[in-house]
Amino acid sequence: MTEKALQQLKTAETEKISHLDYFNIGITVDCVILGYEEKELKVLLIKSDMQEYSGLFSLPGDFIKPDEDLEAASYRVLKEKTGLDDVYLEQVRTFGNITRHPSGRVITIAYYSLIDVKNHKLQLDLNERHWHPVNEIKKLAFDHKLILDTCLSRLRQQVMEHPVIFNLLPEKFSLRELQELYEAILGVELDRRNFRKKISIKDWLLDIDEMEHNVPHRPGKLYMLKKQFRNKSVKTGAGLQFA
Amino acid sequence: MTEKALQQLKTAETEKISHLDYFNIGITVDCVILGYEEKELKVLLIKSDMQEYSGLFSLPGDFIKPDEDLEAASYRVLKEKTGLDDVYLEQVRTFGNITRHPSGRVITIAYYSLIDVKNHKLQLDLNERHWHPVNEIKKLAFDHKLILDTCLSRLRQQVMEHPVIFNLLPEKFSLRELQELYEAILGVELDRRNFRKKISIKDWLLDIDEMEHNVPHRPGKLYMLKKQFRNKSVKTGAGLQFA
DNA sequence: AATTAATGTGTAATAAGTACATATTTATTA
DNA sequence: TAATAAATATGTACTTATTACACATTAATT
Repeated sequence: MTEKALQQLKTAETEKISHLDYFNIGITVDCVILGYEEKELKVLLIKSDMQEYSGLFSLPGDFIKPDEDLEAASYRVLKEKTGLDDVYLEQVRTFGNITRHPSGRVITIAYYSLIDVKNHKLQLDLNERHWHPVNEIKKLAFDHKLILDTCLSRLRQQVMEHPVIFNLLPEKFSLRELQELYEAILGVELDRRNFRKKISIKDWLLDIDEMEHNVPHRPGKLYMLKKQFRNKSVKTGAGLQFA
Repeated sequence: MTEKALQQLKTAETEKISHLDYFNIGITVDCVILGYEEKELKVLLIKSDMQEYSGLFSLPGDFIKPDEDLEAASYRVLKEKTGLDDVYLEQVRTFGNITRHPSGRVITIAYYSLIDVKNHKLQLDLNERHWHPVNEIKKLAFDHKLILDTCLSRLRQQVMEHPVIFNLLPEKFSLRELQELYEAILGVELDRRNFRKKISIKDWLLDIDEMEHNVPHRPGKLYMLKKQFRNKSVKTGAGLQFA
């Protein structure tokens, strides 16, 4: 019962101990910021400066402010780390094991976002933050490896049903680029002809009658995602068939 | 950066104001406890005793204790409300809009669980808690209608790919009962022959060579879920096909 | 001008999904 | 006891989706 506890809380405002009982929990957001570069899916990591995890990398995150919505906190972290704000962002899961943070009880809400690396060259001047290929990551600070894996698993699900993958690509792209991105995310090789058939059935793409430039081979046609599919989040799940 | 804020926190242990800045957020779990009865999906609700929501029902929930895991808090609420502990339980989403709770900032982690109503007659002696058909629920206290809808949407997704639905049924059940349950959850009518074909392909069921009793018509065969599919949660999503 | 490396497209075979009808079994009723 | 009612149990043709697989075309490079 939320109400009962809140009553206790109100009387506890002055009683310090009881107040701390209920509120001695930190709550943060952690951001899995994903980009696509050189045919690899990459995640933005920062060096952990905690003694317990010296030398390890961790996901960017921060405490949520008492007057700040969850998404707002994620966007703030994202803005600080990348300078971007108009990006795909989605909540994945909340992690809160009592032992997950060495300094005390901290519950974290994990978000993942997809950004177009080429279109937004972020300043990586400080060697504080770097892109890391997700396939090469073996260990992270805290439970961040688990968080990363959970996000990747969610991404793989989303990618099959929703047009979210396009947030990782430039506005205009070739079918080859799109297929390579699917392959990078799903970790499988796809047949070019079947892939194109499946994509064309979904009717997501607009043929803009332009060609690739500066490729060392025959240029492919360029496409854009149709406007009605440009989403910055997927809240509700689409239904599957069971008739 | 989690670390920076934690440093601030440590020095803030004595400085009351700064401490409250970071920790003046309540964190709860809310439980969407679902059961199946009389061909309807039902949810366990309690009367809200907050003035702001007098007359409305709300989901059972409680504050998380500083030394308590998230799932443990959910199981505690579940145990209090139903007496059950060995049930299917899964995290769905965290809700934290700053205006969602009239008494202050409260972030809640929503879980849903599936229980077999017939096998576990809970004491509904107090008229504090009751089963409500989910289709008849128009309005709930707080943002609990949104939480309920989000859980139902997640349930509909899970049901298509994972054998979770069996947590709502007795150990032994007929194919008709199973089909009616799918129909109740998905809100559609299914063709009996196609349904049976699809279920048999999944190879989830064990024919136990027993028949229904006390039905006013020809009794059907009874089945059980095979042991290897009896799960109390689904953490990782299964991959779909895109070859 | 020849070569290379990619783009672009089609078809046959298999698997899955959908629509639909009849015989069988048990409980109930006359 | 026989007839009736209401459900179980099962199969087949049709459509759609998935998979496996090959050849002609185009532009850049040599």
